[in-house]
Amino acid sequence: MQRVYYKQNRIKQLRAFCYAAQSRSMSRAAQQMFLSQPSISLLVQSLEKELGSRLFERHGPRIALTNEGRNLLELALPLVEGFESLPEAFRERCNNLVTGNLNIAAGESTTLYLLPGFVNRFSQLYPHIPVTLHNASGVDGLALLRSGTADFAVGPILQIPEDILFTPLFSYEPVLITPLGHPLADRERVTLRDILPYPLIMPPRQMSTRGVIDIVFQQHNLDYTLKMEAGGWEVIKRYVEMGLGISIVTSICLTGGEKLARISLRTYFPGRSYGLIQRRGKVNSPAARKFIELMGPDRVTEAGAAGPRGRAPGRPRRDLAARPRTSL
DNA sequence: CAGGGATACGACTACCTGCG
DNA sequence: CGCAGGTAGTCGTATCCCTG
Repeated sequence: MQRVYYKQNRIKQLRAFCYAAQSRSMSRAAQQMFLSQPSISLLVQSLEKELGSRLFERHGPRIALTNEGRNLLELALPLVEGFESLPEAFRERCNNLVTGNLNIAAGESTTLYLLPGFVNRFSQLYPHIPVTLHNASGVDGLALLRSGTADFAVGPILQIPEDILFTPLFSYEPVLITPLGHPLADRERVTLRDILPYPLIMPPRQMSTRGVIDIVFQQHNLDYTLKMEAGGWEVIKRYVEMGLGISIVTSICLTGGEKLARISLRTYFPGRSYGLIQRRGKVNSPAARKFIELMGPDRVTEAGAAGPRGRAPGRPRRDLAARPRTSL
């Protein structure tokens, strides 16, 4: 008769299952749990046997979650993460102290313009907690989130996958920037046609912002003059300040210290929402919860149960949109 | 053929039970 | 109560087997 393994060791079964599901490999799950591959295989099999469901489809060396497996992962992941963060949560409750470390995934503009104030405040409040900013946006940022390397991500998001929760926090508007004294500098409003006589300094073509600008001009059957391409908002602002051209940027990069005139182009270009990007159902570490609290005091709830929006002081405008907007 | 999951089997350990 | 033997659970190694 076949032996029944791992009786009454549900959390171990679930850890093995979650690690295997996340890494799509029993061997890697074994490394994470400091066990051998057969042990993980047996743990998963015992779980399948007890639940009476196949959790993985096995194709030789490849494993993939079944529908039942995906359902179980949604249920099990918060339990496993909650179990693993128990010591930190316990210390926090006993001593009212936040411990651990904080990993945030964010793109360059978010790291440069949006996060510094929050990171500074966090470091003052919790100087003993090391903060790591992972320079990763888009799919790279999501990968860090899914692997658990990042506690959460901050930034805009183009399409929101099913397993991801996006909470918009700040919105930024498209802005025309010109050197001081430029013929357009004193205008309250400008049309796309007004821009045409002046050459533009633009981000490279692969940047999403550039794509949007090109599309909008095309939609109006207009052709702008390209003066130069430059990577990075700081570089573009510098060259506009020098009088080499004008540019269209997202207001996130304007800190107020620039010697530039700025005119809103909201009429023509979409705004951009920056917000909190979390994995659905993830239990945040105490440190992550505290940072999210700083970004929006009413957002301390776990992913999947975000509360109502508030308004915070400071330069970035709180996003007033009720629904997550797919930004461009 | 290589990589990786599945299986067989044995070692180790904890716990239970019976006996002195 | 303490010890010895039995039993069950866990995990490792070796090896098989399947798929790309």
